Amino acid sequence: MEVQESTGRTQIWARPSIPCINLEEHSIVFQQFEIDECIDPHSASRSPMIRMFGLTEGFLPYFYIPAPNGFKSGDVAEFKSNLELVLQQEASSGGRELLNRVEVKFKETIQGFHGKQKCPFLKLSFVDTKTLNVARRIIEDGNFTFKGREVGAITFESNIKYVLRFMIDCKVTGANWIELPPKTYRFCAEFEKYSRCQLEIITSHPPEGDWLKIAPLRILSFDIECAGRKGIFPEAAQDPVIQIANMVTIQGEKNPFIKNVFTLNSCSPIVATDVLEYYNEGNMLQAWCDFVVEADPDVIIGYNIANFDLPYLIDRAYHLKVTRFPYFGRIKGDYMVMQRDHKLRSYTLNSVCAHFLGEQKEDVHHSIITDLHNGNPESRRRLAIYCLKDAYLPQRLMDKLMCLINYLEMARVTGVPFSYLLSRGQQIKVISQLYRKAIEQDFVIPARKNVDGTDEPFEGATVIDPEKGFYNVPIATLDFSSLYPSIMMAHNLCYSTIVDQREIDNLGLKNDSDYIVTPYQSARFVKAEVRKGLLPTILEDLLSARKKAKADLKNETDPFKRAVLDGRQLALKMSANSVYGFTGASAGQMPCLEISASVTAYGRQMIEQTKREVESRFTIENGYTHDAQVIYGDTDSVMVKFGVDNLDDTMKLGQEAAEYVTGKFLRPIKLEFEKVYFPYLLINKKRYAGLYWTNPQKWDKLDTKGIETVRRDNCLLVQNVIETCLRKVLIDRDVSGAVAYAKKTISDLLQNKIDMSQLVITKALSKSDYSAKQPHVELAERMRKRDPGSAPTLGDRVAYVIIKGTKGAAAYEKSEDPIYVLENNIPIDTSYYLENQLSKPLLRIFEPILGDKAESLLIVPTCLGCKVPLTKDAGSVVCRHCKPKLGELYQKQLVTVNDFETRFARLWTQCQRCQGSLHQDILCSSRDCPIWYMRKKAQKDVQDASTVLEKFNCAW
DNA sequence: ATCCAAGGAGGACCAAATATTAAGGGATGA
DNA sequence: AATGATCATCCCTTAATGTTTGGTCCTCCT
Repeated sequence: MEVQESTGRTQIWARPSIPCINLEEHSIVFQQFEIDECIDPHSASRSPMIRMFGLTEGFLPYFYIPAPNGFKSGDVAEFKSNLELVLQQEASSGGRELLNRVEVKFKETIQGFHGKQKCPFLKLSFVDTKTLNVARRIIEDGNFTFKGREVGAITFESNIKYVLRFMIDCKVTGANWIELPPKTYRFCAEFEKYSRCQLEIITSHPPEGDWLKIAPLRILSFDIECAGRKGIFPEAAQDPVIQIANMVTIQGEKNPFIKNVFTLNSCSPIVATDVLEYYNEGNMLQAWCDFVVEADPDVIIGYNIANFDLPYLIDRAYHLKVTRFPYFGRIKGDYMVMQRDHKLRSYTLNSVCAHFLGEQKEDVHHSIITDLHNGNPESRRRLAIYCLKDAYLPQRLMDKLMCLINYLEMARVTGVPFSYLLSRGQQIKVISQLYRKAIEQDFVIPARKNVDGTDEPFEGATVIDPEKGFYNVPIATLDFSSLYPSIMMAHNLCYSTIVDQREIDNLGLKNDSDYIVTPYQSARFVKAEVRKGLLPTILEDLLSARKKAKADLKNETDPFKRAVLDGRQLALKMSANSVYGFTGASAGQMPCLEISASVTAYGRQMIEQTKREVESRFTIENGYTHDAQVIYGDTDSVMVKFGVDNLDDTMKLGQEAAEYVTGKFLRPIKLEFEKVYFPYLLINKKRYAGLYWTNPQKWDKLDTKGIETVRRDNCLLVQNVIETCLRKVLIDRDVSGAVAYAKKTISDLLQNKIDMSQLVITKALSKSDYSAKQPHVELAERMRKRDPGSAPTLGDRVAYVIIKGTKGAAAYEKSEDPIYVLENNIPIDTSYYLENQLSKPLLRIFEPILGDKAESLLIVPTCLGCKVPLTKDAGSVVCRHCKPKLGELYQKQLVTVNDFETRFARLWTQCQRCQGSLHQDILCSSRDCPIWYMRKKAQKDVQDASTVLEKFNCAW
């Protein structure tokens, strides 16, 4: 759906598939779903166009500059012609007017509090965005003077995208509904499916009430297969596209209503699928393009399509000279492209991710694709089925994670176009909200000139030193809800409330009653009674919306709607938190250390104060049964050991403490009692596990933080062993069972009984230029040499196992591709897995429970004959195979013991000789004497060897 | 040309610096 | 009696090996 304006008429391009379209007699109501800017391809003037509403005269790009000193309204004309002249010189536009308008507006900068004084600003409107940028540069570089004086150097609101500018000014938010009243639009002749409408009579409905609904969006999911040459990544210039599988689904419906596959060459039929055979690649691409136009999807999704499939298709079409294909290029621009990007990956939590990766593994290896294609209709059918599956998976993934709806909610909440959520970062959302609030109060926002690399990081949050250990009493957890947002609200922190000493003196402001001083370098902010900040207002809106979403969630029973509401409240929470991040992003658009560093400074104070308050109030002296102790805390939470041994009382105390501490802070800062851990295993900062209780009857879950079970850079074996051990210890309270399980696993590992899938380690290949050698980096490099087509690329996770190598070889030399290892029967370095993967995590969790005895965990009985680890057969010292040699081994051991004894005796005598008496015990413990060490070692050798010998005696 | 939320923290590895031990070779003296 | 050859021993250097430390990288926590 698009609107375009040229010569005063606004043209709306609406989709015919939208319901309630009934030509000019009726309203058109539609959900605007994509909005961007481009050059109108159909007008000779190359005017800029917004695809949702296009504007040339009705809405022009503009920015503000402070009016020069002594500027009078009569100076406008002169100013305009002067600036126009400079622009003309710069642009050589052939005389076309570039500066459309200059107006005086009374505004106030958002940066700093200056006594609510509105000052004159010049609003400069340009004919296009390119000119705007030229003008911005000239003014910011100080190259424009008016009446002999340099103008500006600083510009306002010049760095916001045209599209967003338009949406903000017209109060259009992302994915809301737009209404065109009857008889205000007409259809465009050359493209019948599009219509025209005057801008002024468009109604934008805020996403409330009825307008919360979601249009029945069409989603096209597709995947292509290319016939690459052996070992070479397919290149569009040479390698043909051989199949394109497509599915079109209506959002919310279970099954696709179109399911087809375009194949090059014949292909056997597939159930419930249209198989469209082509014998010429160009024809196929053309037909596919026509199909996309016909299907007219709102959303196109696929695995990595934005980075591979789409560019490949366009490239390929260009090389095949498919003349009508460029049309697709235009279409493509009209849709948002959802890519399977990292954001989505972070949504896919460990289990979901593993689940889907598991399915993805069935992907045909690229080297086989060409063979299947060159086979017969049957083999091509097999390929088509894989291709269809690849098209289907993203669809299911999206349904499962409900990203579409979550994103929709996010677009509506923050007011940015839908596609920004995929292609842009967090900042744009805050900017959008900031501008929307600013415009209501005649604030203007300064544009940062050039990102000066002042990358000075500021101090972050405090992490209380943990009292490590295993707690067999309930531990209560108290959290500040939305800590950073509530600090900003409580202290009215905003760009518009910062005030410096000069201004304080000027305006006669009084400390504490008019302004406050924060713990960060004495930054000062005026209080809300003087002026309420924009950021606190934005945060209040977000958090009250979240409160509402959470309340609705409580009353909602339908699982689908519940998920939507949950997605919304999460989106709102995320948005609220990113406001703080926005002020702290030193390379961002509006960093403000006074705000961000004050926020963290307050946070640090608060966590310390909370600890003090709790520990000083909940004491025996004050009538409680125990002295409470804060055993850990990170950023916005404290873990309290009240000392009582039952859940009921702990929860009551937790509740009481939360209320008590909340009373010590400004509204809306609130400390909440959230949960109790019992038992609780605190391993280190940011590493703990515990059984999670919210009611005293039944525990909710096993919660683990930062431990190997939740980390993706460990192999599954480690994850599983740790997870199982934790379950046994924390849930079943069966320590010896956990120990036995760990021992059994180690034994299995050393006997090569562990499935290799359990040993695969994955690490992200995050950059191209590593200084330190690492297993996954080196392997990726080796794989690239072996087969560039399948080697991991930047951003991929590299999977590897550690194989046996020469003694002392570094881990990065022993990493290998798991598939390669399987195919070539390469032995795994099991001792690496024991020593480098399993041992440390195991020791970490058992150490607080078993103390020094934890060490023994890793010692596994081995056969005295062949060193094979023994299973739990109690008492035995040799494996089955060595049983016949038992006597021989015993003899050998006996000799060993004797040798050691002789050696020890010799050293012993030597020491006796040294002290001059052969009849007395040796007292000497001289650390300078080499004999002493040797004697000690010999003594230990004798003991060890004797112990082994003992075992034989037992086994007999 | 366009874009970018933060810091704190643990832990695995690698690599360099250092410390220790073992081995080798030359000087010395018997 | 003086010289030379041989050998054990010492000391030093070198190589190998073990340990600490600093930095990079990944991932997770809030």
